[in-house]
Amino acid sequence: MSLKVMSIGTVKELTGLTERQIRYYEDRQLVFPERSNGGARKFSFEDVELLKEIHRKLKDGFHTFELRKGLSKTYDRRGGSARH
Amino acid sequence: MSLKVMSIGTVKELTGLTERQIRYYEDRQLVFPERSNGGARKFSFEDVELLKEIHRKLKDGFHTFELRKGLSKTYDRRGGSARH
DNA sequence: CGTGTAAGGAATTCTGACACG
DNA sequence: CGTGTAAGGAATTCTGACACG
Repeated sequence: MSLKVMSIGTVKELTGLTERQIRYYEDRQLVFPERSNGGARKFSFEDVELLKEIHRKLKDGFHTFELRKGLSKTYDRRGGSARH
Repeated sequence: MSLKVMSIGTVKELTGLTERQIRYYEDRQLVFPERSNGGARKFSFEDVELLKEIHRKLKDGFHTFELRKGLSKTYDRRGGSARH
């Protein structure tokens, strides 16, 4: 589902990341949540997978600016074929 | 997805229902959202479909207590067969 | 019965900043 | 660079109640 429906608190639980990390990844242009009228971020399930992938890459030594090009095509996660 | 991830505000947008209606349907035991630590309701996409179905049935003249048994098997929604 | 609303409180989320390194 | 935190404000959601019918 690519529908942006969950708030950062839910994403925090699903990903294990902190709000700080999630917001930072958005700041770095790696995820693009929508906003509610009040300004609250809304994420999709795809975003959740993407965020987990981002964090994994960062732990592997990558930097946010390196992930910006090509990661959005790679959040395959379940199969082997990255197809990038 | 049966993962309970969205708050009532999002459900309100997706269903077109008011918070009052959504809470009432829960009170009537027709939907079973989870709760966040703070007590906020969390709904799944399935719940969203169910809520829409509930509201449709009510408009058709059914009462909440009548829907309690058998609706969860009927949220067909896309086909025409009402099957009541 | 199903739904609207005003009421007050509690939890959530937001931004910008200082910090470390 | 990536992340932690304290700070104050704004938006969200909660419950119980009164209302109509």
